[in-house]
Amino acid sequence: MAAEDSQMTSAVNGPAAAEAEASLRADARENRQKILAAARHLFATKGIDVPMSAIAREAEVGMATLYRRFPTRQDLLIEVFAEQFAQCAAIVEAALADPDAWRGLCTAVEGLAAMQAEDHGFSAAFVGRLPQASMVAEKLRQGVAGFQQLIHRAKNSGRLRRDFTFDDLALVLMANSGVVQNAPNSTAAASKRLVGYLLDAFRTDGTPRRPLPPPVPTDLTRVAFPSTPR
Amino acid sequence: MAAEDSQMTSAVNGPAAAEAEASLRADARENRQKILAAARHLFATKGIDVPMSAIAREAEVGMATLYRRFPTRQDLLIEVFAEQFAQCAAIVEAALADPDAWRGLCTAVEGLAAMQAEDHGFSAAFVGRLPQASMVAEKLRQGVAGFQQLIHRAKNSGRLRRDFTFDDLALVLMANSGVVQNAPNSTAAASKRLVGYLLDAFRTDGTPRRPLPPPVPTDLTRVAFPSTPR
DNA sequence: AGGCAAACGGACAGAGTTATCCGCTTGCGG
DNA sequence: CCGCAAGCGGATAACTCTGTCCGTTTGCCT
Repeated sequence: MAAEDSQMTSAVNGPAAAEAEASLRADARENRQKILAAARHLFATKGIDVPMSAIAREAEVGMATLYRRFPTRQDLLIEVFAEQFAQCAAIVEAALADPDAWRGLCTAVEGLAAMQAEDHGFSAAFVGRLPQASMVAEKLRQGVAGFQQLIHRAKNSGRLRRDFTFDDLALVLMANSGVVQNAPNSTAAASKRLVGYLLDAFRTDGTPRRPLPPPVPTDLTRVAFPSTPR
Repeated sequence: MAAEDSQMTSAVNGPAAAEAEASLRADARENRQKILAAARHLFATKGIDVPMSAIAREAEVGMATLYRRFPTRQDLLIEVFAEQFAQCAAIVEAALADPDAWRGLCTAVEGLAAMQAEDHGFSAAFVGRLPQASMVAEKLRQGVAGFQQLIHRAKNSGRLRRDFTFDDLALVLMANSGVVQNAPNSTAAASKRLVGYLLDAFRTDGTPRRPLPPPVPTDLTRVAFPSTPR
C-alpha cells in the first residue's frame, strides 16, 4: 500500500512529476515522499500557512532538502492537493452515474463540501489562492465540465431551479469554507447543515424537501478558533 | 459632525471608555481619535491583521502613543467595532418594528450580512475571535435577544420553517464571511445572492419565493485574493 | 573497491511584526 | 509665567518565518 504511494502521486500529477521523481537517487526519492506525507498531514490539520520549517521537522529532513525539492510553497501545495482535486473529479463523475439527476447533483455538492470540511488546508487552497499550474488545472477543468453537465441534467429533470448557475457552485464552496474556518469544533455538522439549507434553496418550488441536517449549537460570543488564536 | 465623534464613541462604549477619554489631556484625546479613525479605516479595507505600525503611521502618531492608548490589538478592536455592534442591534431593532414578521426577519438577515460584506475587518472580528469584553458583549446580548424574538414571531406567522434555530444565524454569518473573504471583486453581489438562497431555504414550503439576486460570475481557477496574496 | 556527483542538514542572513524603553516636548494648574 | 507630570516619537530588542550557503555524507556506477 505504502509502496504504491509514489505511483499514485505520479499518476495524479502526470508525466512531469513522474519523471522528476524517477531521476532521483533512492534516498532523495524517499525523502521526497516523507516531505509530501508531512505536508499533507500538516496542511490538513493546521492549514496551508504552516511554516516550512515545521514541515521539514515533521518529515525529518533539513530545510535545504525541502526547498531543493519544492522551491516554493506553491510547488508543494500543487503536489499535495493534486490528489484531492482528482478526488473531486471522481465525486462529480460518480454523481453523473446516478440515474436520478437531482439526487446526483445533491450527492456531488454534499461530497465536495464534505471534502472541504475534512481538510482545512484543502479548503483554503481550493477556494483561495489556486495554483493554476499543471495537472491540477486539468483535473479542475474536468470536474467543471462534469458539474456543468450535472446541472444541465438536473434542470431538465425539472427539479433544479432554472436560475441556478454554475457560479453558484463557487458560491457554495466559498460559503462552506467560511463555516469550516469558523465553526469551532463541529465543522462537519455545521457544514452539513449549511449544505442542507442551500440544496433546499436550489430545488424548484414543487420538488419535495429533503431532511435537514440537525442544528449546530454555536456560541456567538465565542466562535473562536479551535486552539491557536492565530 | 466630527466634533460629535468622541461623544458618539463614548456613548457606544459605555462609561469605561468615556472616563478614560475624559481624563486625558487635550492633545492626547485628539491623538486617540486619530488612532481610532485610522484603525477603523485600515481594519475595514485591509482586514484586522494590519500591522500596528501601519495604523500608527496612518494616524500620524508614534508607536508608543498607539500602544499607550491601546495596550493590545484586542483593545483597539473592541473600541473600533463597538460602534458596528451597536449598529447590528439597531438593525435587529428596526426589523422588530416591521409588522410583517417574515419580512422583518429577512430584512435583519440581509442587513447583518450586508454589514459584513462592507467591512472586511468587521466580518473577521465578528465571526472569528470575538472580544468578550465591555459594552460589545452587552450590545451583542441585546441583539441576540432581539433576534430570538424575531425568530419567534416569524415562526408564529407560519412563514419561517419550524426547524430553524438561532444557531442558524451564526451559520449564515460564518458562511457569509467565507464569501466575503473569497469573492474577488463582487463581494456585495455574491453575499446578496448567498443570502437570497438561504432566506429561500428558511421559509416554509408554502411561503412564496422572493426574487433571487442575480448570479455572480466567478472564475474558479482564479478565486484569488484581491491584491496581495499575502 | 573507489571516486564523484548528488544529496544532506543545520547554520545563518534577511525581512517583517510586536512591544518596550528613553530622552525630548508640551499642555495646564497654581 | 513657570514647573512638572503627562505625553510624544522613533530607535530598538525579541521573535518568527523565508530562503540560501557551504562543509559533510552517501548512493551508485565503473
